[in-house]
Amino acid sequence: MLNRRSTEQRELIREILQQADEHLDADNIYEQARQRSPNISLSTIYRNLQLFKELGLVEEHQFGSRRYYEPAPQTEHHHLVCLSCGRGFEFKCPSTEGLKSRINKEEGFRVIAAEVCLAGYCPACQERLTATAAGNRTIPGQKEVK
Amino acid sequence: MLNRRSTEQRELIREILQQADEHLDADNIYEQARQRSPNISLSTIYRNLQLFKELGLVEEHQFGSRRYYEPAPQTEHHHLVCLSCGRGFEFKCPSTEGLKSRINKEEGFRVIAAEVCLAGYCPACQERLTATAAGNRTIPGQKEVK
DNA sequence: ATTGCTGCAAAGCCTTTGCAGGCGG
DNA sequence: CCGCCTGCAAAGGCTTTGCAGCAAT
Repeated sequence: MLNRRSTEQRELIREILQQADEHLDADNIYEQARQRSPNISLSTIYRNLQLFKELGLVEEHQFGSRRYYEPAPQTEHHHLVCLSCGRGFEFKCPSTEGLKSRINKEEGFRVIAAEVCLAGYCPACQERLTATAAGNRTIPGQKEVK
Repeated sequence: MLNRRSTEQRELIREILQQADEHLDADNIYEQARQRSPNISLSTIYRNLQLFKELGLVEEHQFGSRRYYEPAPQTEHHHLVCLSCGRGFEFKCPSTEGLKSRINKEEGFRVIAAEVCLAGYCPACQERLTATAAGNRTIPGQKEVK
């Protein structure tokens, strides 16, 4: 049957996710993991993310065309994505519960999960963009956001 | 420079999008288009969707791992996705404006776009699932949703 | 006659899968 | 020892791109 094992790689991935202060995609995790375990493979990352997801330890979110992972949160929260630097932020949205029950009543739709995703510009990028009003540049070392 | 031309294929794609009563992905559009223009190619679909998007005529939404397209709506609305049959529905969410300005104030984040996506079960699927409590089946002819 | 558009095929991403060997329990 | 896990490489979806010919203006 399914007896999960504790391996170096598995614990490493879990640790990276726990300590992350931003949302990570599979490749971010891979890069961090190789620094401590150079032979780890990307498929191991994917397989363990998949496993953690099934166990409910990790949540997967898709913004645009990228998938991000984060440890399953204690409190419900939602996401802000910066259109310039691509970083993800979190915020709480107390009105979501009300929304769910309203949809339930008005549409007959039984709502299981609510995802509120806002896109805009984070404080740092607003500053940077207004300072250098030339626009259209990307932060070095950051994946470009189309 | 960029002088857009009107071609049979381009008009066809636009027409399909206008008349759709559900959200379509690139392949849905392709299938519908081939019925009227059998030689049309999938890359033409993608290139025109890309173009329409840039012109603001069409909106692209990503639910899970799939991308859906719809004509740019007059009124802001949000999306319900059925976890069983995969169909997308729309609803209005008047509280979104309030949410935007709250985030603006509290987080200093300048919000450009708000996407609220709810997942659950549509009325038809609720009925079908409770009737045949065996669960875990897919509607024939529907793409399977993992 | 330009030059944007199309179809085809090939390449690109990201993610998943098959396989043989290795390691945890 | 058993069998779950790993690394590697290959395969899979979906989307994008290069190219030569075609067609709209």
